Amino acid sequence: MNPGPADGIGATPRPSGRPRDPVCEQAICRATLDLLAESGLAGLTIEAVAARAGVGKATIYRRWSGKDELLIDAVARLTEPVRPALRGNLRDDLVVLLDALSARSRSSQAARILPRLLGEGVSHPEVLRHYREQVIVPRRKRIAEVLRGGIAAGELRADLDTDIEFAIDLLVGPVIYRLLTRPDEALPADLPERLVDAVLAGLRPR
Amino acid sequence: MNPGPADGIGATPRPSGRPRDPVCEQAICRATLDLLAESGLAGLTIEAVAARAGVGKATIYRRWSGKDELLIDAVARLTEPVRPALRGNLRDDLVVLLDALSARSRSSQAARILPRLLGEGVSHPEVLRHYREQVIVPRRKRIAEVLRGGIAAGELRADLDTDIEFAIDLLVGPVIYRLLTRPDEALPADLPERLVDAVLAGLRPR
DNA sequence: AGGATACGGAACGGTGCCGTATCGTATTGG
DNA sequence: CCAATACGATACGGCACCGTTCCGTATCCT
Repeated sequence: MNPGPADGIGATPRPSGRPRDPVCEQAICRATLDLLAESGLAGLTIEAVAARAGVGKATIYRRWSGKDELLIDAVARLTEPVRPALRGNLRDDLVVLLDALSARSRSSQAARILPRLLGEGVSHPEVLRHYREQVIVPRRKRIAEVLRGGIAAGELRADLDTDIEFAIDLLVGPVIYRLLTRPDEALPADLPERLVDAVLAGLRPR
Repeated sequence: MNPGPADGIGATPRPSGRPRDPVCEQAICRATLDLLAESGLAGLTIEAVAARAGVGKATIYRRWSGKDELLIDAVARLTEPVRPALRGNLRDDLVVLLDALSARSRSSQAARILPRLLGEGVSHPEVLRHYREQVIVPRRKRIAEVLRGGIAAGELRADLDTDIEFAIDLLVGPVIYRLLTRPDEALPADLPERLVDAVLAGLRPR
């Protein structure tokens, strides 16, 4: 921006020489996440990443200082692409959001990465933190909006407002928990629906 | 073989030589779980296990063929020691069981091992399977009993009987999910209580 | 054209762990 | 006492990955 003289104060003065290829970053991060999903941190070696990305190791070390930084950065680039359309109805909106969650979790990549990151979260909190900020929190925000709408409309208990996070855990927790502890069993297609209905109405007889 | 007269058919005939020290197995498995909790699978090396257990590597290889077998066996020896006393009341019993769950999860060892195993479950399902059978399933069985009691007493919807597992996920899921995704935040002491009440009564206004 | 930097690829020494073998010692049964 | 096996300790060759450095080539700016 401002290539001519009188360059701006903080403007980076474009170093001479061949510029870095942005395609590389992308290929490296993609390879990192692929390997993480496939074989976990054990299979996540710089050499494997370089090979899968079709890149020399030097190209990686030119950008990141080591495996940890690379992983954190790759995870940080995960973002939430799909924003399912809502219908304005509390119950149906929650079903839509939880449906999106289970659909995403059915995709092998996301389903495999989450458990790895949680496992790693014990000893490398930063990695989990970035994933939480980039992926988890945005999802939860949408659920929070729907829930607050429900409270405003009188469809939900008013005191829920005090702890929306708790209510979100109530909805999301069972899906993720099941996914993590019984990864071989497929999620039933009607799980979100039954979950939302159960949480809204409670388990006691009417 | 067959030292005494009229020896039993399948009786193992006590091999000659110095017998294996059962204390070793115990020390090795304990060291394995400790290391798994502390530094994950990355820190779980045979040499580290041997060092921590105060044992030669040969003593490990004499019993297990490698890291995978050792890990599976160590996890299989995890059992559920505490069985909290119930009070015969549906709501209170559920609170007691979920309280025990969160208390256990507060202990650093259990809290650290679970995420590691879930992460490993993606590529090594056997490890997770043994943990599930030894630790998770027994816990869930107790919850199932309480829930079935509630159904019989008419305190819970009768159609819940079709899918008790679903109801258990509803209760356990939020605790574990929160524990895994926000390991730095301590679990509120009243979480089990609020959780049980919310799940029983539902989120809608009365 | 020429300088500077990035690129893929290959090689390097260093390190940590593997699984095995071999010590000297200890503990069992015969 | 002797044979057999387990024990802790140590040493070994082999391998995979680390992080760095060097190629020859490609791509930018002046």
